[in-house]
Amino acid sequence: MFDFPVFDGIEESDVKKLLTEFNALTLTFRKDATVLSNVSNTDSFFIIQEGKANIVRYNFNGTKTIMEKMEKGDIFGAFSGTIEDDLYVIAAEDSKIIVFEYKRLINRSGKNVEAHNKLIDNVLNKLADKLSYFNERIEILTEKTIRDKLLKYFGYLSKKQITKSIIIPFTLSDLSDYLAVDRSAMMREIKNLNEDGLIASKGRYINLKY
Amino acid sequence: MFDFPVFDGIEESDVKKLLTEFNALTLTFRKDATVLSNVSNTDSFFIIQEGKANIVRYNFNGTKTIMEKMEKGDIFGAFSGTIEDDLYVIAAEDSKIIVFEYKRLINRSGKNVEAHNKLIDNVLNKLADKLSYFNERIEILTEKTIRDKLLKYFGYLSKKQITKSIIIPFTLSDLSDYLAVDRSAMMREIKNLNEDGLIASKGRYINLKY
DNA sequence: TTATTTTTGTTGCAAGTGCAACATTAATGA
DNA sequence: TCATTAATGTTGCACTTGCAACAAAAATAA
Repeated sequence: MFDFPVFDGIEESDVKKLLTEFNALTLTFRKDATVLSNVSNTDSFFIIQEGKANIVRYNFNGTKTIMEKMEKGDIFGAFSGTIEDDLYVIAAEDSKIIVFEYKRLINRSGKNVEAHNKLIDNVLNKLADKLSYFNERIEILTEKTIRDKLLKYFGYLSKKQITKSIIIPFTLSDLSDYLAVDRSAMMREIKNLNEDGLIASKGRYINLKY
Repeated sequence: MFDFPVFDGIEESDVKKLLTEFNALTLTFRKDATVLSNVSNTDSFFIIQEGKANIVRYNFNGTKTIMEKMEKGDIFGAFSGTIEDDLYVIAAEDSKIIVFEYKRLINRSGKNVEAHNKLIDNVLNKLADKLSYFNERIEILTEKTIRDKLLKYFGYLSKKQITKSIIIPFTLSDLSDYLAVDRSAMMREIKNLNEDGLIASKGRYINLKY
């Protein structure tokens, strides 16, 4: 029911007590529905319980840009330091979202102290996790050539999967988006890496030879 | 004395009470001294009171990479979600750094409740701010051409400075680092933008013509 | 199973970029 | 003030990359 990071280490019964104390609501949204129409103006705190949602910007010419993809367990809302006034949150699929006043999270009552403390701890960790994920992506995007981007990405993956036989966790097409390079140019570079003996790969299965 | 974001909105006397309650220490470090030798293992919370510090990685070949630059008011420590075991914090100049147990921040006692609440709020905001800064940088780095990176960056700057006559807040050389492109190629592109009438610039002073 | 869609793989070519090397201007320190 | 260093500006050239267009293989749906 509540098995996601912000509630880690809190008994389900305590989660329920907390949410009751916070006057939390669980709202359901259909795909493409607007969850929040001005991110910088809200005084609420949101947790995605089920489904997915995107933070999007509507550009002056009507096109929309996905600023951030969020999924089950992700949080957003009043704490977000953005000044930008044109950010929306849109459900990317049918979703259930928990909402309560941000103040309730911050201003602690005398009840459920332990659980409340743990929740704050988890929220901080959640943000820090995302920060380190972003940091890693920046490290990769900062590499100048496609080859170097690939190698740095493979390096991180290898560290996480604790093996030199890594499996790319999404399609090669998505990988080219992640690295922000042309897919065909990336494929060409993967071929080069194979020919140069730095890797031995077949599709998304890659053996690091260094 | 304590005029930085994490203490915003908290009376100086209350800040002092809090820090006393937390058994906080103020440590001084000389330039290049090691502040923290295993970021993922600490149980402390750090606030830079004066000076600057970098999070660095020592690569297998002995070279070091600056992962993140931090300055007065920035925070780091136990909440950082990184699993990486080779990250150090090094003082980039002579610095004073406030340290206390992370648990003290999370587990609230009955004292100084108001101030403590506000501190947590500020820490959340601080992390969210950084998140939005990182997000913006990723947005820029994701653009394919130098021209598009420049235009996106100029766009953000224009929004922040609320004018089309923007001033780049660091050297053009640093800008090329920030955009992760070759400096001379960037200069060439700036010239092209001028010739195409999209901007009118002289050094770091830029007028947006769109 | 067969049909359809998605993903992977490949190539030529034009355009964009990094690199190296140097000239000019601005900023800094003695 | 002059000397020195840092920052800005410029160019040719080789290499890398994006783009377009297509083929083959794999995954998914009917």
